[in-house]
Amino acid sequence: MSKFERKSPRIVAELLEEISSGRRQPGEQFLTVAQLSEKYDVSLNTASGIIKQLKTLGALSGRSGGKTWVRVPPRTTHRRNTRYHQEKADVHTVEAERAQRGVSEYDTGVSVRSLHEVDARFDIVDPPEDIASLLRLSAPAKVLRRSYSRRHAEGAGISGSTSYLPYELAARNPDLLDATREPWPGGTMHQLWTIGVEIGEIEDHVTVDMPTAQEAADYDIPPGVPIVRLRKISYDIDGAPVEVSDITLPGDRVELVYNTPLKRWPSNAND
Amino acid sequence: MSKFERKSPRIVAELLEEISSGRRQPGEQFLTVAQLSEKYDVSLNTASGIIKQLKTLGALSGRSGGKTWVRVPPRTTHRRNTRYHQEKADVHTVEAERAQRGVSEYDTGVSVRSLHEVDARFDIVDPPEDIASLLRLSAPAKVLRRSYSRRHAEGAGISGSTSYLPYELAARNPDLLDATREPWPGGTMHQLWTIGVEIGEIEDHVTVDMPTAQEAADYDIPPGVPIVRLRKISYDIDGAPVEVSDITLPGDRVELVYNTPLKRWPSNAND
DNA sequence: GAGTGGTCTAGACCACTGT
DNA sequence: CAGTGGTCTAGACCACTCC
Repeated sequence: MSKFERKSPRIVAELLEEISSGRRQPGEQFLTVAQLSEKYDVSLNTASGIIKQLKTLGALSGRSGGKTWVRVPPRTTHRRNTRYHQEKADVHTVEAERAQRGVSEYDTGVSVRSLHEVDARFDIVDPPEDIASLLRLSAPAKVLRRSYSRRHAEGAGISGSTSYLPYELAARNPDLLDATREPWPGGTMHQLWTIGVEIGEIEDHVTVDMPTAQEAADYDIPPGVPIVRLRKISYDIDGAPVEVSDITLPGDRVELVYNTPLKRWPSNAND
Repeated sequence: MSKFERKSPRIVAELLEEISSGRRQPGEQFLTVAQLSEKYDVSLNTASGIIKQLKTLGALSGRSGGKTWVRVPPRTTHRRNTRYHQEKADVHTVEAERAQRGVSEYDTGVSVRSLHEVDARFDIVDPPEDIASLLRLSAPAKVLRRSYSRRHAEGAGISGSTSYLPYELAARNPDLLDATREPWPGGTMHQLWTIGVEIGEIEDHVTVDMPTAQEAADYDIPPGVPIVRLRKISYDIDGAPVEVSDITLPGDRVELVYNTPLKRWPSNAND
C-alpha cells in the first residue's frame, strides 16, 4: 500500500520466519540488540523495539538485562469437561486409584506428572460480592477460600486456581479446613462427598483476558500472550451452588474441550 | 522495588484510572499527543508511546492519523452450549418459530437483533489437512466450505465462522449448496435433518490467540485484545463426524458458558 | 493543508544479569 | 564490573485523517 517502507515490520517478519522455519532453534541464544542494530543497519533504539515485539509475539524469551533466547514453544495441554464425569466416578473407586490427584489437579485439568504443588493457602474470609451472589450467601456468611498455584518441576508456571466454599458447609468436616491435608486424594468432589453433597451439574464460564504483570511473571508467559479465565460453578443435585472455583490458564498452552451430548429425537419424528 | 521511576507506567496508570473511574467518558475525545506531552512534561515520543499503550489495553480507540477517543466498552455477550439442545429441539418446531435464525446465528450464538449478515460465501474445495482428518475424509473427497461474517448494524464486526461439510453429504440436498438460500431457517441442524442426519453430540474446542492484522480490522478490536477460536465438531448419532465449524469471536466481548450435567450415583453409594 | 498519530535516529542514562 | 535490554529526549520525517 505505502511506497515508504518502515524498517521494523520487515525485519520482524524476516526474523519470525527464521525462527518458525527452524533456522534458529528453540533454546538457542538470539542476537543482541547491538548485533541486530549492526546487522540490519538500524538504530539501537529500533533494534531494541524489534526484540520487544518478538517477545510479545511469543517468539523470544528472556528477562530484561539478561540474554535473549529463541523461545521453546510450550506443548499444549487439553482440559476436557468429560473429566468431570471421571472425577465423580472416582469418588467411589478405591483410594489407591485416586491417590495421585489433589484438588488442584482436578480443577486445572492439567496432566499430573512432573508437576509440583508450590502453594496451597487456606483462609476464611468474607466472600467477594460476585462470589457471594453466585453462592447465594447473604450478609454475615463467610467462605473458605483455597488458593493453589502450580508450576512445572522445571520452574515454568502452568496454572493457578482459587476455590470458594461456603464456610458453613466446609466446616462440617474439619479436615477440609486444614491446608496441610493437601493434596487431598480425589479432589473437591470427594471432599464434598464426605459432607454428604453430591454434585449434579457443573457450569464453566470461559473468558479471555490479558495477563497482569504479576500473572505474566507467575506463569512465565510473554506479555503479549492472553490468559484464559475459567470460572467453574458446581451445583448439587438440587441445583444449589456449592462451590465456585476460579482457574487461570496460560492461553498459549491450553485447549479446552467441551462435549455436549444431545437427547435423541422421538423415533417417529424423522421422515 | 526500584527507586527510579519510569514515567510512562505512572502516567498510563493515572490515565487508566481517569477512564475507568468515568472521569473521562466513553466516546469523548482524548488528549492529543502534543497535549499529553505538554501536560505531563514528557517528550512527544513518550507521549505517543503512552497513547499506543492505552490503545493496546483497549482503553482508547482511533485510527492512526485520526483523533483519539475514549473507547466505548463493548457489551459482553454469552454463548451457551445449552443452545445446542435448543437448536436440536427447534428442528421439529413450526417454521415460524425458527425463521428468525440462520446458520450463522446458531454457530456464533450471538443474539439476533440488530445484526446484519454481510457475507455468505460458499465454495466446494479440497479440505485442509486438519479438516479432512477430523471428518475422516481421504484423497479425492471434497468439502462444502461456507464462510460467514457478521457485523453489528452500526458497523462493528462481531464474529465470523467457517463451516465444512463433506460434499458428498451436502449434495444430497442441492438447496444446501446454494448461498442465496441463506439465512436458512433453523441452522445447520435443520439442514442436516433434511438429508436424514441426526446430531448426537457436539464437541467444542476452545483456544485463544492474538488477532491477525486482518482480524483486528474486521472485528474492530484493538491490537492487544485476544481472539477466541472455537472449533465445533458435530457428530451424528453413530459417532461419525458430519460437520466442522470454525468460529472466531472477539475476546473482549464474549463469555462462553458450558453446562455439564453429571450422572447420579447409584442410590446406595452415599452413606 | 493543518493537525495528528506513528516511526526512526542519535545519544544518554538506567536497572538488571551474569560473571 | 562489563554486557545487555529497556526507557527517555530532542528533533526529523512520514502517512493518514479531517476539514
